[in-house]
Amino acid sequence: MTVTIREVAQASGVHVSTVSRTFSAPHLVSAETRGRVLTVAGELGYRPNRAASALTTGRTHNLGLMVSDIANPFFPPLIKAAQAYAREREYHVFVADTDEDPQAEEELIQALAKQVDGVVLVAPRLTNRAIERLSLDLPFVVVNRKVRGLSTVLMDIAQGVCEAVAHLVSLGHRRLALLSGPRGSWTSRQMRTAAGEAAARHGAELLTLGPNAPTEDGGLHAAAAVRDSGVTGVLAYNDLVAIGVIEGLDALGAHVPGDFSVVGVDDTIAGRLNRPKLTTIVMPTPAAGRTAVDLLLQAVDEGGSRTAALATLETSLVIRESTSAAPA
Amino acid sequence: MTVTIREVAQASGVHVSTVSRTFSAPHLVSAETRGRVLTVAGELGYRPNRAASALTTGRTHNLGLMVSDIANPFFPPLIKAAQAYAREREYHVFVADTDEDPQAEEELIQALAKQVDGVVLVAPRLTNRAIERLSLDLPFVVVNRKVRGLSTVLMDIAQGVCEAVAHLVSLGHRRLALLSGPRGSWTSRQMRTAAGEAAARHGAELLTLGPNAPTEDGGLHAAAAVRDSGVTGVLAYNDLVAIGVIEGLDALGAHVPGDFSVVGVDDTIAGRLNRPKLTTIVMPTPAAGRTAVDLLLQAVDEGGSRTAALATLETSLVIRESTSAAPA
DNA sequence: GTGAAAGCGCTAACAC
DNA sequence: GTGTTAGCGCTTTCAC
Repeated sequence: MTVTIREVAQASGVHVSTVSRTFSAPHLVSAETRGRVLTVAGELGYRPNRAASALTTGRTHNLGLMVSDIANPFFPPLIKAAQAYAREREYHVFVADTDEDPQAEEELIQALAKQVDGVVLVAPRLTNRAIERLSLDLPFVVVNRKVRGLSTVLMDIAQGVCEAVAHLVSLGHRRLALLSGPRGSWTSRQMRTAAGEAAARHGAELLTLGPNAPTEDGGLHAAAAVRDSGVTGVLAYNDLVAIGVIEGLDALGAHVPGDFSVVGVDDTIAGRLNRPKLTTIVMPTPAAGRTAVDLLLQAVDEGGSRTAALATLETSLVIRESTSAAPA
Repeated sequence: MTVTIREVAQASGVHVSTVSRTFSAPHLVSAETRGRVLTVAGELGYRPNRAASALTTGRTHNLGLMVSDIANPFFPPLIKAAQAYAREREYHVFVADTDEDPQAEEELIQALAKQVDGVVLVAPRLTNRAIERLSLDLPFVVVNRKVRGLSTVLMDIAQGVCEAVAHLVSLGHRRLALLSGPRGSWTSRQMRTAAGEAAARHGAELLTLGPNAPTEDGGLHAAAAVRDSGVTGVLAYNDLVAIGVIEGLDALGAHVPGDFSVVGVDDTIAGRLNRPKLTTIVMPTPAAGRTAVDLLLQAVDEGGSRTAALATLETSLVIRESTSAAPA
């Protein structure tokens, strides 16, 4: 039922290897034969079996993409862009959801290893040690985390955080709170450092409240602490936390942006659709997806010669409705 | 560098076929040998190569999942559930984003065909003809659309639509608008039929406005038409359209739920986080993802004996803040 | 219960 | 430019 190279060979009166070449190295075949083989293949509906050729070439033309939670609106634009870009380069992608579980992450990588030429790890939860060990067998590109020896795509949150702090200070906010992310989050640490420096530079006071779950609930739970802390400006770990804290504040009778100004991070669809529309730090997720695939394919083509590249993507603040002048 | 069955065989002093059996048919191997092979395999870090075994068994242990737009918040919960469920059954999933393009859809199916044991088509844009033709080569399960001869998972939108209409009527709305979806959308047709019947039953008037793009913009653009139509209750094609129309109405100086009541569909994260929180029809997307994988795996196991199953999942209305009593 | 051998669909030297 | 041959990692008869 499935058409193989052999039947195409027979039907077009050439040897299998010639058919193979017409597809994998067309320039080695005379224009005439190539034409004939191609038409016959077309008529028969022949499609090369990538898995079979992977067996000999070692190239599967597949990529893996590991994310911690597909349902988190941060990821879909990244996945979509990575996938579309991979397809342009004739690659397909396995998407795996690790559910924030390091062990699941490792298992999935192991399971996928033989079926992909490389994998993109987005904000992995695995230890550096584990990643380095696994990377002996398989090219990795890491997004939003730094692992020695591996190609990396970083969204430079520091940039956006500086703008956010400057923005809040310019609106008259002198006491700020940072709602940090989950313990162990690389991005959260980056934010904290950047926010600390920026606050110092602007002579503002910075309080860190957390850790918080990276969800609406996380923000909801932090609302009381924010209200009681004496700050007027808030920088949340991400849009979801921002939305949650706004809602929580609201339930406590405090309003955004009237009483508190809140800045999110990610520029997710949820933040754009929220009321008030979120002032937020834009993460260039589609670009990150494309860049990651690009670097990965480079690493795949180079084979072992491992030049770890580093791509840094700019982030920036977009001002919408959740920030305004500090209350008198 | 990569450990094969052969090295395990050598190291444990048995033939390759015995090693093969220990993994694929353990009961055919004596407990003793099995134990030895297993430990040796463990020490060597051997992992079976699925792609290679697929060549002989015809089972790849991979599934395809085609969606029209990963970035649409309707899909991620479905993808997540499908993926998690597949993994429990030792399957991995290729996620493909067709970008609403029937041709891309067909190409992706063709390209994936050899690498998967079957594919889940969520709300495909392909013609029935094309799907039927493709299904000759590969098991399909279709979600939210009916294709003759194929296993199907339907979310019974009619149920939810009835509740929505009843809810609006009970609030005093007598003139309702249905904001339809894209031309050719199966779900949109279902909604229209169900809404028509429900409206008739309740003696309400129903207007259909559309087609609309299934996005916030789609809703935004429909706002003026809604305002001018004389209706007070609106049932939108999905949450995004609902959010868009609310925003558009707001820009025109009309408020929700004060002047208009709006009901969405899907119960996406965007709707839950929106202000006002959306009254919406809950689509059981995680269940749909699991069920689809379940039916697909059944079809795969049965081989050709194609018993097209039909799973119908209930939908229901969840009442939140975007609906209230009709204006006097 | 285990070994021998053929073959899945394809590619890659190597001849000619 | 094309055919021959061997083999990728694994499974599966068929013997023994």
